[in-house]
Amino acid sequence: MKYDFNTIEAKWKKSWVESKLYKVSNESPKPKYYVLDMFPYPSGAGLHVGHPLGYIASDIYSRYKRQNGYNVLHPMGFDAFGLPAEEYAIATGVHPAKSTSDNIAKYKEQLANIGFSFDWSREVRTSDPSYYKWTQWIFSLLFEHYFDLNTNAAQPISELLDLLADSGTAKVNAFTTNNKSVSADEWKAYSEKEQFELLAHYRLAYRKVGYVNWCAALGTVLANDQIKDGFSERGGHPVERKAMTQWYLRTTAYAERLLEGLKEIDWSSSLKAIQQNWIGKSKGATLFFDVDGHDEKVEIFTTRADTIFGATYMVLAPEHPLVQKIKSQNESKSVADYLNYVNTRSERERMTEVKEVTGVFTGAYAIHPFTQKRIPIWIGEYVLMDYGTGAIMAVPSDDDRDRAFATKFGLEIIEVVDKSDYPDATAADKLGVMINSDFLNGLKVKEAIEKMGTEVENRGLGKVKINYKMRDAGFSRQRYWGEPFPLVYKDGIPSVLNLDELPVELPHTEEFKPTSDGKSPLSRISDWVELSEGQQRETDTMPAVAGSSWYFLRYMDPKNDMAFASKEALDYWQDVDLYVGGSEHAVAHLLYSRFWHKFLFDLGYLPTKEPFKKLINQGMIQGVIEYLLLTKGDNGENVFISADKVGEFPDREVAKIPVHIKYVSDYGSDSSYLSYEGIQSFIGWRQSYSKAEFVGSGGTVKSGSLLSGSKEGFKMQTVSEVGKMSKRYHNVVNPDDVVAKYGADTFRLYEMFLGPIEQSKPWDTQGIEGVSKFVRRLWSLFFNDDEQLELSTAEPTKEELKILHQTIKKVGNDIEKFSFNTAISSMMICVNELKKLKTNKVAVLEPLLILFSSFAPFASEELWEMMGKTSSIHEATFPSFDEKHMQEDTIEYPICVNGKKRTLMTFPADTTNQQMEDAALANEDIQKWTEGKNVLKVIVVTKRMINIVVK
RNA sequence: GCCGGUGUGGUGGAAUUGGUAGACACGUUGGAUUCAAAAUCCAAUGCAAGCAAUUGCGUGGGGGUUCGAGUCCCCCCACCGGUACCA
Repeated sequence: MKYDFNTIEAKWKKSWVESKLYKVSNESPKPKYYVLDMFPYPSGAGLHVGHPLGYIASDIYSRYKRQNGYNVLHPMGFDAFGLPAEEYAIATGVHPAKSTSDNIAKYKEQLANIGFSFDWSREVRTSDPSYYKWTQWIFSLLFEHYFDLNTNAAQPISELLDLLADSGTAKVNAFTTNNKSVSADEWKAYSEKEQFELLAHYRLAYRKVGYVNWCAALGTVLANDQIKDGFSERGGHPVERKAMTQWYLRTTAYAERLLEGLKEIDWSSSLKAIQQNWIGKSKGATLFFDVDGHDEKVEIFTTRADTIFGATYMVLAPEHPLVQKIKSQNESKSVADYLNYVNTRSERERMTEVKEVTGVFTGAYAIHPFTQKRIPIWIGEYVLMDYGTGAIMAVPSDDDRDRAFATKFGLEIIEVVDKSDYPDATAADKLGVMINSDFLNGLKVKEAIEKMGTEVENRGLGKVKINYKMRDAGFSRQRYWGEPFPLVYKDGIPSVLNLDELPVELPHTEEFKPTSDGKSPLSRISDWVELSEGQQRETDTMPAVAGSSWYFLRYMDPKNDMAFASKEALDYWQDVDLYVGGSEHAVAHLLYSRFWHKFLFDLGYLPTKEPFKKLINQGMIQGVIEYLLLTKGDNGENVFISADKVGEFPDREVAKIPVHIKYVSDYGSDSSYLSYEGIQSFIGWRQSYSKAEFVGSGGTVKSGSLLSGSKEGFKMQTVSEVGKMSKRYHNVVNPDDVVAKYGADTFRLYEMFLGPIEQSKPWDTQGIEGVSKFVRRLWSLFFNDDEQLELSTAEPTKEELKILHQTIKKVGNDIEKFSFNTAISSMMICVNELKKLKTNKVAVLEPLLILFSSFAPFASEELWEMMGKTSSIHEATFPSFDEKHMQEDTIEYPICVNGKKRTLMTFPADTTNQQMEDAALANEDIQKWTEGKNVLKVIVVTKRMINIVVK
């Protein structure tokens, strides 16, 4: 029988659905294993060949784990809220709910074609009210909790209220932005609004005025990672800083635990490094400087308190609240001018013109806490309001930026660290000996930092403090297609709704455009916003990270209406054992998920501290972008030049025009070109070039017809470049097309055979024939020359057992290591070997087929059935290997002289080292090299090699 | 700048963790089969010299450790990713 993948795949796709083969139970005596893929955002473009890479890897692993006796949870769902669906709605009028569900249907079909073992009965969609009910509920919990530093965990706000009523802030030890102390009496005397405002400094979900990245074109606030070089990642629109009242999550409260947790999880070092950098922990001190003639103090943060004797001036961030209070009359105008200037500068300008120093003197002076000298207070753009305290002591001698600033404005520089022993050291190296520094003189920098820390605390000038770069996560978006907030306002004070009032459903509307005043489209639906008794709803929605921060928990118990997941389900599945996804989520998604997880852990809902035990970043499959080269003729007309002919037009300016890859012959190879027919398709696609001239090799085409040469010989060479696979470059390869041509099994094997899973690589189909050949060769082992199934029940030979057991061992080990390309190569070796031996024995082919089944679920299932099996191969047990079959009778040794291989000798496996040494020395080929020299040493490494050292 | 990673034939990539560099596959060349093609099968294929046996060179570059280095150490280069007036 011929290998007819179309029929086989259609048959089993249907059969597996009917038999519910991949349905997973929460009750099983087997050990659990949870394999998770990062769920996709269902975009209109559908899947391209890059998406399934990680899914195939995790699917192979899931199947392998099942065959090894685990109860494997391997679910899939959709991250269905987000900007693109809304942008699409604005452009076309198609409601996001519709386009999203259409896209999901398309994705599911594409995924089914590839033969994944997802349990679709557990599918989740973040835009589904039964799902976001719980997203809203978790948000309400965040609102109702604060971070207690005594327990180092989240605690209910009610406990904080008790403390405040009992003794004010005195006994509160919380992670907070509140820095004023309040007595119990004061607290009780507070109005409702005042109380609310104080509590906002404690809550894990709170509202504050913050500087946000406002994108006017998109009409929404963007997170830092949605911005590239000052422009929005989507659409490339300008982004500016704007003060807005927004919801925030107090992720900074968990900074230390997020950092600590990294130690116990198995993630790549680069991913951990990215998160570490993002959290950005640094140890230093906060210090107070009195302002001369004012009742104010300036608080600064520094990691180099040791250099304080070199502090010759101070700098405040332009937004710093003290600026208005301390500026002198004389400088009032120049300060105002400077602040105006700063406000007009966009985020982008601030980023690109980093090297330019700007600033202005406030006219005020601070008192140096050690020398009591008066030092000037300046304002400078280079000091950021939201890092540290928004103010610095400037030490021009040991900080490059301070030095540049001091030089430009002629401020004093005092050297305080003698670095003459370390000429190449930078300030960051913290090397050298203290000078001009009173009681620190003679100390090494690191000692001085320690000493200064204690000194500052003893004198009551400040505190040793840990600081983090990480900021609280902005959690408001002024968009329609997201989760509404589960709260109502009364007199401007929000309160969260109870669980029985959830979900707050997203109301239907056909008006998606953001309003010009920065409010969400929801604000237009007044009968939804305005509630009885003067209450209003929040009209912002949550960002896309909300739904994806906990979806992996919902899969454990997706239909539960009483809880986000039952305690039993959570206790059984615990956490994700293996998470596979792209590194583009290295910060946002993975950090917020860890934050939510830790929070829910604190509340006792979860049994584990970390959500994802092991994580693998699959590489990106890049596309090849094909360009035609365009230049202008003498009269300004369009002339395309074949890439190999560019040399003939040395003086012309050449532009690259991307060509849809479906018109390109030999796509992806160096010799890719457009044929005569390709040109016809191209000008049909790009009408504006229909009159253009195409100077190809073997002929010229103008206005679509041949001027010279022949249709057959005509070639326009294209320029190929590796880049993103994207609609924009017209180079998206749809997996459906590959599956249709080669079958899903070959597609799966090929993506895995391409190279290590973590590596990025351009898509090319050059090697796919080899993999396709492998599948057919394996298939042919089961059939005789007349294409009839013919299997033997004879005992396998020693040789057959050897290759089989070697392969079982290698494939098992490689899957454990996620080295799928080498697992496939060892199966290829096995099939080639068995083909040579003309093996058709059941005892060999049956275990081989099980190895193969994780990679190629369709063909293996079909052959399995043909072998007379009644249950699925995907429920079979992974074979075990026995070393005894793998032992060699004889071993081939390379014989080296001074480390260079000179010959090969074969010895029986039981030959002693001495016997081998003697034989090697007696070998003719070796004697040529040892003749006339002294043999100093002979090294025999059993089963490896023999090295003879001569001189 | 800082942090992380990568660098091996014409190409994708292997290398038991210090022990035969280039497995497996693509491509190329030659051959078989065929009226012919596709498919299939066989052989060769790191580079250089040589008819050949063989010899020399060879894992980004330079140095080192070792009987032996793609693998370990030091210095440098290139590329990719992250991040940045972070005090």
